[in-house]
Amino acid sequence: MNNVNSVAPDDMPHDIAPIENVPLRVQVADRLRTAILSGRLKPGTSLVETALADQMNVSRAPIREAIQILENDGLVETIAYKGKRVKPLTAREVGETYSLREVFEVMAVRRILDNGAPLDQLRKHCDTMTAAARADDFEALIAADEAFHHTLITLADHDLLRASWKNLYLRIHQIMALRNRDESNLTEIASNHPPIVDALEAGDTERAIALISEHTRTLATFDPVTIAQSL
Amino acid sequence: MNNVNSVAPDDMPHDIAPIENVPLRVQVADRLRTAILSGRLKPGTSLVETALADQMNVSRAPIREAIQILENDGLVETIAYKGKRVKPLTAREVGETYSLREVFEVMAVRRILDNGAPLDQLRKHCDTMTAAARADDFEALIAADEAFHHTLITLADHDLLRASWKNLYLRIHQIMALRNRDESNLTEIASNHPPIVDALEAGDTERAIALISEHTRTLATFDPVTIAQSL
DNA sequence: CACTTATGGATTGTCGACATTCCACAGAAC
DNA sequence: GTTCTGTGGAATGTCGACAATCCATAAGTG
Repeated sequence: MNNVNSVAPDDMPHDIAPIENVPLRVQVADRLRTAILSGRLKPGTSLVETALADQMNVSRAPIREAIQILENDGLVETIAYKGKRVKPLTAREVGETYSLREVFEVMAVRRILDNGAPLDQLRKHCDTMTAAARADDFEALIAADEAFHHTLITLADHDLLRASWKNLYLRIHQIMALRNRDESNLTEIASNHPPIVDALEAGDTERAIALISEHTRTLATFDPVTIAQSL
Repeated sequence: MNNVNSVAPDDMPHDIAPIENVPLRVQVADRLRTAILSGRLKPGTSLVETALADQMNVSRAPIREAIQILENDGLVETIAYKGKRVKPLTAREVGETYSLREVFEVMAVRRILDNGAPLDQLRKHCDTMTAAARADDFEALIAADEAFHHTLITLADHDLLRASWKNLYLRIHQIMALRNRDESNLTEIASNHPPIVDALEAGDTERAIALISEHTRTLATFDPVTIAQSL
């Protein structure tokens, strides 16, 4: 617990709000997940059960189960009898995350074209993004972007795909939180989406796939140094 | 515990062997997983913590954690304050499992063609399958088939893909265990694989993808009634 | 000085007991 | 007969304590 890399009390609120009917493990998991995805808990940070239990005023049992939930999410790893820590992010893993995401979204596009899902929601998210880009509102743009892709996946009407994508997107959240945001060109990101919807509307399979593919790959461009530093 | 659908003592060995250095939760999880994947624990069976703890002579804590591991594997679902049960298998879920697997394997084929991985292991597994088909040895054929696909995924050199595929394959194990095996044509399954390796060797992307795609889809043919009965 | 061997502290692993919640069933009221 | 209410049992949820394990550090030995 004297480790510099251990949980910093200031970054972690000290009490669990008395919400009813929600298991403590879920509340703890949600809080820890938020901390990890926001970048407050950096990769490599060790999660000590007793320390977390003291901080949050709960016993170790819910803490253990919460950490296990995060392990399932792929955000935490356990080393037996040694400790649990926020999973380090390697450049390779970042690349793999985005390439898998690309495959997922291409699959979604294929299915949407097959089952003729309505596209108006996607259009709406495009408009929101454009507006956010014009207002230079990074947070709003990111939110709209996620809404767009979430809708895309949902329209594919494939529960397993959606679950897998959601899990993958957790890591993307984390990566984005650790990235340097200054390099992002808001207008460019926003302008990437409408053509995708256009291609979907036109039923142009090849073009839709090529566009979503390229878009995902563009997002994957990252600064490995940034990631490495976050260890 | 008077439920007809609860854990049957005869199907579940009563004691955990005293293996050293392996956490009880892992041993319990492995045993339960095996039971589920083999079909001994059928979908819908409720998993009562206290009953399992008594049967295996351990406390409830490792049982809870083991069940949570299986939940992460997607084999078990929890209903708060009500119980945990082996996740029911719907026809839709079976279909989704195979369609996602198809996407994974296509991705693997693409990557193998890109990075020029050696194909001799795949050839070897093909030979094993052919031999098994000739000997009418179902178990050996299934094992070789899994080895083939596992190798295919591993050659793609993508950790996240392999992890996702492995998780998905758990469900395929379960499905196969619940299926009626008589309908399978051993020779046909075995003969499907060599052409895939041929296409890979020839560097024919389109043909390789088409073949692996069709192969996966063939495997997806199942009898919904069989699945439904298993509830 | 190099190398092995204890030993103590920190952390996870496991346990049994108690608290909380839900569900099914019985009984009362209409 | 139907509906509401409450009560008991069964299951999960949470807790605090103890056991097992590992690692770092220090003591001992050649």
